[in-house]
Amino acid sequence: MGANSREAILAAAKGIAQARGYGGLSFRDLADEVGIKAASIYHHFPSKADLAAAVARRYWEDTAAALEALSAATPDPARCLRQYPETFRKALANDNRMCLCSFMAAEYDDLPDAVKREVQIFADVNVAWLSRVLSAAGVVRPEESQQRARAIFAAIAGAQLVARSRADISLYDALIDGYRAAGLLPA
Amino acid sequence: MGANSREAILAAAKGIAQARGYGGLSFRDLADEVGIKAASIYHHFPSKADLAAAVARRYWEDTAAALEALSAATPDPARCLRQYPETFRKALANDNRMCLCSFMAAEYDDLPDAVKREVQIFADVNVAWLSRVLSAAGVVRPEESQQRARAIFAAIAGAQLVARSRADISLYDALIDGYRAAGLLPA
DNA sequence: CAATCACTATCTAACAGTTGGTAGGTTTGA
DNA sequence: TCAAACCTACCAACTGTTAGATAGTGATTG
Repeated sequence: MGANSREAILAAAKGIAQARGYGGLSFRDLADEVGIKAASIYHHFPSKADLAAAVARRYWEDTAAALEALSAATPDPARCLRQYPETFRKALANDNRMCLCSFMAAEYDDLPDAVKREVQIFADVNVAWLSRVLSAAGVVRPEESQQRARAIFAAIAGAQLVARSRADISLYDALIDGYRAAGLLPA
Repeated sequence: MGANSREAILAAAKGIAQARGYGGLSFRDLADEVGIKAASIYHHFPSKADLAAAVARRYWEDTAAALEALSAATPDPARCLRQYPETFRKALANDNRMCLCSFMAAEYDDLPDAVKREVQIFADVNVAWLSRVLSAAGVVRPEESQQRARAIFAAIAGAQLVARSRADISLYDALIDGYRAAGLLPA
């Protein structure tokens, strides 16, 4: 159970943090879920801050890979944009969880610096991808694509947060539709 | 220090919860800030759940009053809409805090039911006000005002969250501008 | 081949500090 | 004098973290 344990810890920690945040991530609960003892986690990660930073880094790495895969598989940028909200929808579909980095954004004050950094990179990754695709789709002029990308990213994070607070994924869908109707997202 | 203590506890708890959330709200820290002992809080609130519910209720009551005051003082609904993002901006200006109910929306899983209810009412209050003002301003057709109101509320909550994660209030302003440029908010 | 060695992964047991909450005594002010 | 307001002192549960013991594995060596 060498590298497997490390991966299992990362995966379980991600799931817990998406539901309870950094503060709600306890070593005992995490260890229980993995099937080991809390002290064993320290063999793989030197501290909670390091573990959380590793989880957040893996989170944006996976997101970056998924977005690249999406634009690779879907040459039409307009269809890429249609698909984008699905990424955030999946978290809600998974037991009303939310984006790890949105949760940690709320916990900003209590976050170790190393974790803050990874959380911010997640936003950068999303905005960069959106900006590129928006530009390619001709939705906005190139000099406006960054502003629009940031607006879309923030709005979708907000939609997920509001839908979570009612445990209602159909509200998320309605909010995304609302963004399309208002012109924030291409119809 | 009769009703004053109760008010002081509510005010301090609001400030702490806007920075650290429900989970980060500790009776010792709260009591320190008020200038009493932790056990004394139980003379005013029977439990943490009751205290948090009272804080959240007071939060949406104050918000409802402030929004009513805004529409009363500003007959032009278009100017009301211009002013609306300012409510959320103030939290960021106050030591990078965020909306209490946005934070608690993230903490949904660990929230007592009584608190969940108040958090949802906060959203209802905002959406109802926005819907009314949007309709009056003629920004959207009356049958679309609810959808647009929800979209605006969620998007602004998201903008606040993202800006907080970078401790950058100018990012909030830029995001609101982005919403205007995209047509989500009236220019 | 057998014995030793080092290493990785895990464990038990405990630490000091924090948490929400309780019991019961003391102060304070009308 | 009486009750509201606040206190001290404690409780059990939980937190991240550490020390040190115990297996199992694979390579090195006599």
